[in-house]
Amino acid sequence: MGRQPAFERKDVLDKASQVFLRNGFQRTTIKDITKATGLQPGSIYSAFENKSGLYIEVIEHYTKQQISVLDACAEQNEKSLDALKSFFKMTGDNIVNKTPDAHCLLVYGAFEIPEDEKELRYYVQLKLQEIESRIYVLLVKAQEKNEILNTEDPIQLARFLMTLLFGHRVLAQLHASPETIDNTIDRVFEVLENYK
Amino acid sequence: MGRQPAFERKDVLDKASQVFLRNGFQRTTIKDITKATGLQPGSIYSAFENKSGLYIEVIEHYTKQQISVLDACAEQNEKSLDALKSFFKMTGDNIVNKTPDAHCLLVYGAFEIPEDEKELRYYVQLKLQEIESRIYVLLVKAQEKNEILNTEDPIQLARFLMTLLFGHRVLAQLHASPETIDNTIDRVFEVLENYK
DNA sequence: ACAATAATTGATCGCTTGTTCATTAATTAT
DNA sequence: ATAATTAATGAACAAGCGATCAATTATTGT
Repeated sequence: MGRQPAFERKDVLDKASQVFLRNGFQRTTIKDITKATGLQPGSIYSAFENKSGLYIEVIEHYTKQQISVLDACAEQNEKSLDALKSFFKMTGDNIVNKTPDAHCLLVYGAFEIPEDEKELRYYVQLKLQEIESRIYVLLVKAQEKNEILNTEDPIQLARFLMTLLFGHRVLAQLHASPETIDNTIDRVFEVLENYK
Repeated sequence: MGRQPAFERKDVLDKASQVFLRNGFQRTTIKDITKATGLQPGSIYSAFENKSGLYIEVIEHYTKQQISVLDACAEQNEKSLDALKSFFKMTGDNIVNKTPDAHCLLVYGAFEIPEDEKELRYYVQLKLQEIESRIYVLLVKAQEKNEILNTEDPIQLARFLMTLLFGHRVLAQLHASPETIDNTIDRVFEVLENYK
């Protein structure tokens, strides 16, 4: 009973995500969200409680998308190692071509979110761990299929790959040259090949 | 002629640096600087023009310190490769022990500084390049002394090491576990050893 | 048709921010 | 001593922020 919402929740999350991705959490104002979504402040607050609440949902939405990209890589590649490579290659291309996906909402958030926003910080860490665990699974599979040495601890290897991803996100923020990005991505592959 | 300043400029930069390092550029208010330095708003503005002007000088001050750390590593180690290793080890220890130096003002700035603050963004990139060029010099020396293969392009190698450093700064923001930091630092060394 | 319920509106609020500036204090030259 | 010059003070300002809420509009059940 009662009036029906005039917006698709996912639509709002998509548009808000783009704004947060470009300007980060702090510098994004409710007015920005208002412009991007067409919603009025009151609607936003009744639907998401407050700015932090909206951000948390955006993060969940964003992470689902990122993980679906990783899953797609896993499906399209016979070898798990190739799946990982193609994922890294894709993020590299995004950075080189300066698409919106050159930046990562979660890494951005790690720097930006105020220390006292405990819940937000927790969510950012949680979602990064979800991505890391997918990478971990692929590494374990790669070991099972003898694509890489099983003398390496896949947990630590996954964290190392995440660290490299983090570094690339910083390069994206610095508008590093395409050559730098390409070369650095290639070296990640070298690292992976090194464990063959 | 006229009244003399009641503060040491370097003193102010030191204290402001600590505040910026903890809270970043955006979340640091003039009030914070006021508390940390003991100066009144008017004094700050007459000495540094505005918040951005203060930040630029802080960045220069900070970078000088960081470079002097790198130079110290170069002096204390016979081999250039060992100098690099000890530098990475130091930053790793800072992150593990959560000292103020666990964070990097420049990497922080890369994420935080608004897109329209062109001058600030320029300075951040410039100062990161200064650090990179010091690493480059050490790599060239290492090649001359046959510590590492001279088939590798030292420019690209320096950028790769910077990328790894960037990744570690993100780990610092995420309060990653000591094991993660240690393990990831160790793998950086493995990468370096790999070019022997 | 009417009442009940829920969503939308957008002006408005309280607060914080970076910045200013008239005033006061200290130093130096004559 | 006096005037000239420069630094320090800190209340005050305009602008922008996240958030609110009474009024309005739309939908649904009876």
